[in-house]
Amino acid sequence: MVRVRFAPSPTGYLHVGGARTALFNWLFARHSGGTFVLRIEDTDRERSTDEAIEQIVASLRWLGLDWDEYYRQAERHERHLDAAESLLRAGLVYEKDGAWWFRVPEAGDTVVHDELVGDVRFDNEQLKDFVIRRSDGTFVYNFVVVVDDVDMGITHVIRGDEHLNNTPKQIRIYQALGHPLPLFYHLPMILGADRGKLSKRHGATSVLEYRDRGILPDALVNFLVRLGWAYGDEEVFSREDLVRLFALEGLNKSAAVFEDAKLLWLNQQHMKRADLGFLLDRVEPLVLARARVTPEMWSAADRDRLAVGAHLLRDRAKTLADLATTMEMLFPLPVEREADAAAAPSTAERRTLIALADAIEPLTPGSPEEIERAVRATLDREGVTLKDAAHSCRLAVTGRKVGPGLFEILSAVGPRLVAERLRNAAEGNAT
RNA sequence: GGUCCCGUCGUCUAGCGGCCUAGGAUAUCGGGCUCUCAUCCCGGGGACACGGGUUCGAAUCCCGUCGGGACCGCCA
Repeated sequence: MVRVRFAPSPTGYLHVGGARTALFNWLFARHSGGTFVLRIEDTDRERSTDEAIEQIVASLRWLGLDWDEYYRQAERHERHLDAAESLLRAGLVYEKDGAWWFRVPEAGDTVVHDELVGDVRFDNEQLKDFVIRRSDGTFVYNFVVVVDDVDMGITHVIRGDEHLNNTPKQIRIYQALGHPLPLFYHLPMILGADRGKLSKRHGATSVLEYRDRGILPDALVNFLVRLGWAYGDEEVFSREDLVRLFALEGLNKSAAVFEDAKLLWLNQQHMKRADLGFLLDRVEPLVLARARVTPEMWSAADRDRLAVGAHLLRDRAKTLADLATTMEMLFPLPVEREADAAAAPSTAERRTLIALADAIEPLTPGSPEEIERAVRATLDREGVTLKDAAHSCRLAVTGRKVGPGLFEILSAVGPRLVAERLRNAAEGNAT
């Protein structure tokens, strides 16, 4: 039975590196029908905060990584003490300066059998004796991590490779506790664009920042899993695909650079595939956050019309934030023209806009075909080609120089609002 | 400094001794479609860090060099 864990220390927000570690553990557990444990490593009272725990939990929830068991290490002090005392009684631990020290034999070496990087040999002289219990009575990481992994029956330890050098120490503790070793997998790091440690100056590192930028959780998951894992030539994976296909054997052992470009592309792919209702629910808070569309306006809008609009607009959006911005054109708000859009329409253009407004206003909503017929007939009558009229018409109705097909977007905005905006543009009004 | 890990197009990767004049994706450039942009389709340029071995044959195995990173705490 597979039992794995993600064990963050609550000293800050969940960054994308930690998220990927959590993801690999979760995928492996779900793929194999095993158990995924979330264990908060809050033994460092000085630096651990409840706020950080809340952030980590919120991040994992948003990513859709659900856990089967939850522990807080600080609550397991009695158990840690029991284990330490048993080692003390056995003479494997001694006390010095108020701290408890774990004895490591000076001769020989300790080999870490890592499933990813292979056998790594450490000379015991490098290990030396180390503290497992501080003089203030609290326990240190290298000790509690083993006690907890043993107690929780962890079968596969999948973690960042910054822990590889700690592993021989932990192996000595497993042995002292008389417990067989789990399988170890030390994952390579995620790097910034300069191949240095990923940090703030490389851009967003917090999972929640990606949520706020309008990235879909499935897209971030897809992106993170591809940093170190591949399945042939496939690039776009749904969550279900990943659970079905994921295998630890496919994991890479070299570090990967985190680059936004492909994440954005993947996000677009996931947005294109998303259910429209799901997409609307996700984009709603971002639209409302912009504070132009009010909650009343959102709920008053016809949901089918919004869905059609979102469908048209999403092909041009890399993120939900992009989509939220352009979706404002579907609401009864003043049209906001792009900064570099053309100046006021010419006299001939005004004439055409008015004619189009007259033709479109009485139409029934929801029929792009009907609008197309009306627009084409009007333009024929005015002696204007579609090519010439489309730009000023689109600009008048959407405020943008580019966008979805003219008839589709006119239909999605709706005849009455279209007519109003065409007339406003013809009159040179701001609204 | 010591110990350890890693090294294929700018980036993510496929490759696990012959299928590789190295494949895919992204980014970039060019073309097509079109009312615009995007999507989409077609095409271009772009990599096995370097040097030695082993082998009939190496991106793949071994050694060295160089480069990058991690850890060396009574932090996790």
